[in-house]
Amino acid sequence: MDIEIQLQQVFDLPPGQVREISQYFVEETVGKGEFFLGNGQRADRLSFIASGIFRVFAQTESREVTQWIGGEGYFITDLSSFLFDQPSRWQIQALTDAKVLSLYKSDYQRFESLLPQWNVVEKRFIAKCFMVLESRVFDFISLSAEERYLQYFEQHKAFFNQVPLQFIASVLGMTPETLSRIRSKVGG
Amino acid sequence: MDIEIQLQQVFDLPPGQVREISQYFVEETVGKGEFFLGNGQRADRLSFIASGIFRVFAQTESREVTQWIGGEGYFITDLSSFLFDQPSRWQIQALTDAKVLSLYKSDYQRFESLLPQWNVVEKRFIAKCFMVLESRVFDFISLSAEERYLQYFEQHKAFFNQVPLQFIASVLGMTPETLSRIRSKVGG
DNA sequence: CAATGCCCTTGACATTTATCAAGAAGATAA
DNA sequence: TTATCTTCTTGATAAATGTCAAGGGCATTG
Repeated sequence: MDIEIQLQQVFDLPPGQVREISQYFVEETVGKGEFFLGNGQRADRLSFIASGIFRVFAQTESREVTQWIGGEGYFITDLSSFLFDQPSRWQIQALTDAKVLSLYKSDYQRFESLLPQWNVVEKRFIAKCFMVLESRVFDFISLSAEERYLQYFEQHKAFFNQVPLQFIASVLGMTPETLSRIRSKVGG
Repeated sequence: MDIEIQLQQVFDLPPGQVREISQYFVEETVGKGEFFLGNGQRADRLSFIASGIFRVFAQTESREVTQWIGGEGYFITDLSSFLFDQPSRWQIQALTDAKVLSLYKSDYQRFESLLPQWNVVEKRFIAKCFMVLESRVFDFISLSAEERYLQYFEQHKAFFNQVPLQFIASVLGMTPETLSRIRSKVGG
């Protein structure tokens, strides 16, 4: 997945500025199972997933809760930790071998002076993250578990052969057993 | 509720700049039951709730789903509509007589040139909205209905004597009957 | 190859939640 | 005040989901 194309889509910038930005993204590889962001660390980079799959999760008293699964073409970080320099609320682990392009905070912070449009771009990016979550909340209060599964399956078919279903179940807010039964019922 | 105090807390600005911003907020009154943002309109203002309670909801094929209830001290708008000039995904209705202080988009857009810090402030505001939703998603996948109720009750006691419980039930992702039974069980 | 570990599925059963219906309590309007 | 409307509660029942336990498939490792 080409980062320039993706940056263009996400940030909606002219090609010249995309090229200027993209050179600050540093390529990194992450092995399957590795922790990309550990417990209580600060997120010091915003990473574009060139290949591979990650999960974002937290530990509660009783169990691990996977909040989000990100694959190729998505960005991954703990946004509030990255933006506000707080200890992260989430851990991030690679579920497959992965390659990411990381924008480190030190470079990110210089964009404001480098690019006149940067604050608009940044605002748009954060606002889009907001909209995604807004839809997700609405799904939880308006759809059944089965409907949530069907929608997720349509939008993330690529995950289903590569990530343990228990993580997908958690993202959908149900137990692995329930997800398994829904799948056998609807024939996915 | 004083808007300058609130702006200071939300935007974390020095008093001088707060005063400069706050003069652009226009006082408006809204009667109980009135629609503050109608179906498919564009949100042309970001409003601070000085008094009163609003609900943000959408109509599905089968029923009305209340996504959010906002009271005194909160801001209310359809953020994605306001920021991106899209038709709103939500309707907003006053549940009580209310008084708001509205920042219209035409003024909002001038802040960027008026205040050097504005893009930082704006980014911080949107990011905080994001964090609230992030926590809310986590609550849906990690807490039981009863736990979600108890938490909501702790944080929003003021709503419970003023807004129909059916709306609160919807925000919590359950039916009014279930909310009623949880309340009688835990003795709220 | 055998052994191990991880993950998924399935069954039996318990719990939670939704649905439908009826009625009571409270607000609002005539 | 009386009538009407809305909202909340409660009961009976059905449906959905969780829990616990067992077993099987599949990959990895020795």
